[in-house]
Amino acid sequence: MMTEQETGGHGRSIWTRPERSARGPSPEHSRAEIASAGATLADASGLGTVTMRSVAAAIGTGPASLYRYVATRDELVELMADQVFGELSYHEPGSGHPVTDLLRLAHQGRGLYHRHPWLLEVPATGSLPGPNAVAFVEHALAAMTGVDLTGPAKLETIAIFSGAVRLFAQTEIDQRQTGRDPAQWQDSLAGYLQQMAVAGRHPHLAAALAGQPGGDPAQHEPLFDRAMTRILTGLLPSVQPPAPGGSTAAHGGAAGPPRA
Amino acid sequence: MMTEQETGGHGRSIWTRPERSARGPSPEHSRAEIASAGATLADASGLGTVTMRSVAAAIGTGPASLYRYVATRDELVELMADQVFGELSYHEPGSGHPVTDLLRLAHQGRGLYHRHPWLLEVPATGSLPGPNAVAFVEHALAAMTGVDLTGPAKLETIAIFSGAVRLFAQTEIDQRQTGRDPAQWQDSLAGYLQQMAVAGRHPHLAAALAGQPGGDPAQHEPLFDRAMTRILTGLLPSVQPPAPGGSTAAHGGAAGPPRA
DNA sequence: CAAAACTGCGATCAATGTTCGCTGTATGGA
DNA sequence: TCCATACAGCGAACATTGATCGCAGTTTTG
Repeated sequence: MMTEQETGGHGRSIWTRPERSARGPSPEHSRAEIASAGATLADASGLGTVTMRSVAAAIGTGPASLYRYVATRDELVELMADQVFGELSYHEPGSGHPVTDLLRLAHQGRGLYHRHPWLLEVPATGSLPGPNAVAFVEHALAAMTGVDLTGPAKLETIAIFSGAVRLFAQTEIDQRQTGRDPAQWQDSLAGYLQQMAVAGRHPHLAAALAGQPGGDPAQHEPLFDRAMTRILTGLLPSVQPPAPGGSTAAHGGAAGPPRA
Repeated sequence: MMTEQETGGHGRSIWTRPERSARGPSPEHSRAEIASAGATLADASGLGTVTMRSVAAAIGTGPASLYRYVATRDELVELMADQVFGELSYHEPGSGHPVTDLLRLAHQGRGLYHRHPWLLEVPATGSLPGPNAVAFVEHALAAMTGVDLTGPAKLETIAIFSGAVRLFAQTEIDQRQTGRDPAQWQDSLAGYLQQMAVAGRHPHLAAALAGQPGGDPAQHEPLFDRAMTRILTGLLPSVQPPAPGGSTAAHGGAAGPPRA
């Protein structure tokens, strides 16, 4: 007979399956250890190098042994993702203004993506969220206290909000990390677009590329704050934008006034 | 000696490499044929079933032959993606209002994702955009005529706009297509969250789940329009939201006023 | 007409996710 | 106490996949 780990109805996800049962010898490793090993590998050389063999080697065992802790490689990646979600901290007080507090959460998430770019390769949905992802949702809901939305509507808003954070992070990271040489990639793309503009009858593209060249480096901080605030203000009904400067103090960003 | 296909400086991307050279026999297939075969396979049974072998078999040849048209599997996927981007049509006149016209583009993109869900698995960035993707950018720029942004700022806005479209599509598709049984997945997730809420001290989550149950089916149309309009209005400086109803007429969405 | 450059492709390689089956070990019930 | 049960560790192996090599046939160039 097959093992009876589906007690209760569904043991599909790793989050609904017990880490170990009472019987048998105590395991020499743990989900957390495996997740850490995988995350370390991914931080160092990308998600592509996180194979069953490499992770197994990192904890000093063989590939087959990993399947005592994880049903599939995708589950391993789920573990890794939720593990780094645990780096998020919610210790700051909370201003009471939804946009301000959600923007603070957005900065937390953005930092996470910058620290672990491989997170962008992990599908954000399609499986159950892990404990730390749920904790993030909980704090986002806390920030939305008093907002005039139903429960499900709030959850939907959080999904869009999280996606927007991910989206901005992706834009930033792709812009400065794809390929290898930052400037070279930028130039390569610009040259290619220029060529497409003239060869393909794209007047608006040509015009857009004719203006002053690319963006200033590391000028993302104000852009992120401004766009995110606008999106949040648009997403939440009947809230006014907060007084500027209140939420960017934590990371020393000098948010000057936008130039013309 | 190696082949000299890097004439000019860079032949990295498939979009900067000629499809074929003058010498040699004329190929029996083409990039377009391969892309079509791959897209058909992906539409039918997912991107995962698009392997070199399956695509090769679909056009009646062996795996090795594909490498005469494509340098790597990723390039094949790039070809597929840009091919379906060609389904976008820009024949409608254009109202002159940026938000209205961009919302129309958003609907086009949304339809594309719904028709080809595997597009969500294709990385949106990291390589050069294909001709049809560039055409989309061109039309988005056309819609932004008169908006007070620099060229690069417009391009950045389009990146965020496109990401938002993708994000909404992903949210919708994940909600109704993951696993297999729609209601079962919804219930599974709800039950899991409920359990997490009580077990993990998550009062706000519990409260959010205590309200009226999930969303109405296919009620996404107004939500998409509303949220997208808000985001666009937030992203574009100094533009007023358009008169409602102007852009949703094409697909019969009855955009009623938001309820309490 | 010969050299060059290309196409088609069978055979094959290396890497990877995953499974099998065996041995050893701890637990629960009789 | 004792044994059936269920689990842990893991070497060996399998199936699939992306990609390469080298050869034979074909077309263009000079």
